[in-house]
Amino acid sequence: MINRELASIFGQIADLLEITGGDPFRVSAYRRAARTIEGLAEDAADLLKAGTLEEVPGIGKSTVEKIRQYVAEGKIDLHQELLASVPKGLPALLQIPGLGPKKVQAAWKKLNVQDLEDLKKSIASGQLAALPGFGAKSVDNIRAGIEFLERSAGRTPLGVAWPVARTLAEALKAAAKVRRVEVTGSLRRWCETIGDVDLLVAGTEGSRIIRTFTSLPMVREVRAAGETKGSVLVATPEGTDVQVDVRVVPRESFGAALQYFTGSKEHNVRLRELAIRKKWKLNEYGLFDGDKQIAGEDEAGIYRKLGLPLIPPELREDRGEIDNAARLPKLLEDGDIRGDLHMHSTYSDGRNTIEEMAEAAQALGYEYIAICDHSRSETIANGMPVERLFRQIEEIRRLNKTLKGITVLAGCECDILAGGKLDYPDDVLAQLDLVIASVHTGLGQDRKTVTARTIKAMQNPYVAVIGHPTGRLLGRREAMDIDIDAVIKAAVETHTALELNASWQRLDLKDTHARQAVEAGAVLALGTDAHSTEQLETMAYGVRTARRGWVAKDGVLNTRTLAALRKFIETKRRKA
DNA sequence: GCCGTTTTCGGCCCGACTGTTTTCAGTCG
Repeated sequence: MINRELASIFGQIADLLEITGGDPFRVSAYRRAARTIEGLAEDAADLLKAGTLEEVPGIGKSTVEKIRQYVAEGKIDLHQELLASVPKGLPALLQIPGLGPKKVQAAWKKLNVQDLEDLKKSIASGQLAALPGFGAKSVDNIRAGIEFLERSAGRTPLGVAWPVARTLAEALKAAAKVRRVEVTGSLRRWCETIGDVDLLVAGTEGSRIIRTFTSLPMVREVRAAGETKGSVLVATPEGTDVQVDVRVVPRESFGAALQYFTGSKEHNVRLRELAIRKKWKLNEYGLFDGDKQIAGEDEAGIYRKLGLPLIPPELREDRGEIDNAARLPKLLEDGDIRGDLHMHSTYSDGRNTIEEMAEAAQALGYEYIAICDHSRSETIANGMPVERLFRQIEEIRRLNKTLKGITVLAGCECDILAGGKLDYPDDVLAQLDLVIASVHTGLGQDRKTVTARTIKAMQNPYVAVIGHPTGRLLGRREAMDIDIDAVIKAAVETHTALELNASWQRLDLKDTHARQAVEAGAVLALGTDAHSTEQLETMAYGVRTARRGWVAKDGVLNTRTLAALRKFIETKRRKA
């Protein structure tokens, strides 16, 4: 799959063109192409071969030709030329809040700033502030932007941002005495990481509400405070900072603002184009026919007027949700999940006993859970030797006799060893109700090796699920270089489910892979990988990620009854 | 660079805030 490489190149072309003062519309055309390619379910090289690449919206003749060159030569001329004409460290400066292409260009052309170090020096020497268009305050902002970037290391994981957002929304509601505060932005779309937290308040006294917001005790720094808009920094429990933006809008515009600030930007552009075609105007205050507001009090009304059903926030990524609005799947919901298929106990590295996990799961309304502790090679995580595994199986069988209303499945998270061999022999695996096979070591092996290893594990009749298939840790570790197309194909052929690990550090498979898997006919297994009772609640992150992948209830193994789940596992074992 | 109920040229989403400016450019979302 070359999509990720292509997306990165087209994104770089956009940045480089912007710095060199290229046509802004051309810049956004490249940005759109990058995003589109990244979201493609199929390999761009395959579409190219099939001759259908140009049919993809946002991909035109010129982009197709560039992709053709990349496939043939591994490079794109325009990209190479731009790279040669712009200092290497310059594009990264665009990430600094307060610093855009125009200012980067000025610093480069007038002061020969080539990278972050040069930029810092030009700030310290006062040279930057002396440039036309710059001043003491804008340079202060740039300095603060650099510090913010260095402190926050970019984006905030979903699981860190949601608790912060909820706390702030509640605090603001109480302090400002307002009725409605909603979380919007990428957080409402449940993106795996977010750039900032966006809150929306219904009210009329904008400056009072913004003042109240910027004086909340958890606010570390105020970056902007106007009549309707405020922006602050808040410390997260992880020790990073996250930016929180608040907008205040009148009640009659609340739906329009909710729609607008939920985004994504690309989705909104598409909606506005629909509005323009009908000779209307859409903005954060409503949908307007001339001066007359024809929708905007609620979100659904806007979509309805534009001839669309209310598109769930998780789908608003311009990945086909508008063109296919009439045929959207009925997305998976929290309540569809009947059990959690991946959790640990004190038998390996979990904090709670099997019984405690079962009780906590029952309180969440589950009908079954699978205890999947680590296998023997995983010594660092207190992996279980065979004898301990057998003791655990016995305890689970005993426990099931006394538990009412919930069934505990005896499972394990069995390591896939270097050659694709499993960490327990088949006669041991045969004793278990559910086997998840996961790669925990050798994640840096080459593509062919990691792919073959995973596929070999799938061919084992006892392996029902492949755990966290790509091995990524968000913000900390890249995914393995695994051939996901081949893994999905093998999953379908071998009747093996692919995990969607709901832990917010993993979210693996990710949204687009989940979509690709389900469209290919594979089944997903949602599991929290909980190491404590509290972590069982992170299932929501998995469900939302599945929704982002257009996944319906029937694409998920653990929406099925216990009997149907057992049958899925048995079918594969019998085939062998 | 993309696209077409303005259809092969000439548009391309829209508004708030800030700072450096005397009316607006740059940045951001």
